[in-house]
Amino acid sequence: MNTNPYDIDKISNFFNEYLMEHGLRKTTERKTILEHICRIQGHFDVDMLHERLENDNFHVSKASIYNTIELLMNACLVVRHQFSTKVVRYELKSAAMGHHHVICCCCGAVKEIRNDKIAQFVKDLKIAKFTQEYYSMYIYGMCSKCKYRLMNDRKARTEK
Amino acid sequence: MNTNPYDIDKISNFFNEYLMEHGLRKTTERKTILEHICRIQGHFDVDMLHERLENDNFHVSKASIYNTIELLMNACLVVRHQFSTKVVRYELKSAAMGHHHVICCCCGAVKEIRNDKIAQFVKDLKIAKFTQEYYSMYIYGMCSKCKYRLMNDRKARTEK
DNA sequence: TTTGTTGCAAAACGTTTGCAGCCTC
DNA sequence: GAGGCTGCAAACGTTTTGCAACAAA
Repeated sequence: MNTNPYDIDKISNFFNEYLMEHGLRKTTERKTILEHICRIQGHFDVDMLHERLENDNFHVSKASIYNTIELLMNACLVVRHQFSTKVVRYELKSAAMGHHHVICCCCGAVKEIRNDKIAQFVKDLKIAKFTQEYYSMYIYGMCSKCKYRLMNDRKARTEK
Repeated sequence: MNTNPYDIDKISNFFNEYLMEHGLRKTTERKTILEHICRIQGHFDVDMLHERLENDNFHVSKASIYNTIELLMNACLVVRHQFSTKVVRYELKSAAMGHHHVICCCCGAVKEIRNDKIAQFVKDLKIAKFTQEYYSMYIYGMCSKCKYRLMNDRKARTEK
């Protein structure tokens, strides 16, 4: 039974409930930002989200986008990935749960892999004094392109 | 057979080899920074490392610390953890391999847990066109303190 | 001697803040 | 109507950069 991780109605309903329960206000900005996030269907960053909203003729300040993303992270609806010093990406939690990230230390390339067995392991973990919501796993190493390039570099240096 | 993850000699030797193989120079700064990292035995950040070096009467600029850390990450000797927007911590890879991180979304508290079963499983994963070096796993959720606090907040609002 | 590395200070960048005005409740 | 939320611009803090001086190979 695979449910759609980008289901706008379901996610919006959850968010509305969260806002109500926490005594926070339901604003047009919050609603619209979340809807756009659902439509992106994948990783996004603040600039990209801002651009899309503007293109859709919806003006919001970046400050509000930052505020809303923070709120969504507290509500465990959005996950933040910091792939390197300068690369930050966000993602809907419901979408993030299905995959792990494989990152090349050399070129920074990121790819996604699925592994349901690990997901199950983690889900079943009992952690003292802690209620888990989700997890992120990042596997670092070297992609075959970089490995090949480095090998050639080394060879060139030795022959010099 | 548990080997010491902070073994200065072993780590320094590996680093020297790495420098040589990549045509980079062995400088006093690089050597000293790595030695201090080994002595810290745990998470560290740039400020903390800089402070320790100064206290030890070894003057290095922060720029050089950043450079060296970047180099050590490329050499897969050091791992970077970004626990939240403003909290960055580094750690020796050899030390990081033994544990996972559990992070409270609410207060940002970080604790470490071990799980050898998951570690072994990930290590044995075969990923196409990729050579894995290490992985990081972050489990997010809510610690019991925050859960309790939120519960009381909610109750207070309802009773108001 | 060559050229990679360092220190310093200035710049860059993403993110946060303060405050007046607006809009939800 | 009260006060939470927004937009704007200025402030912030970490990381990066450019360049002259230095030192490893």
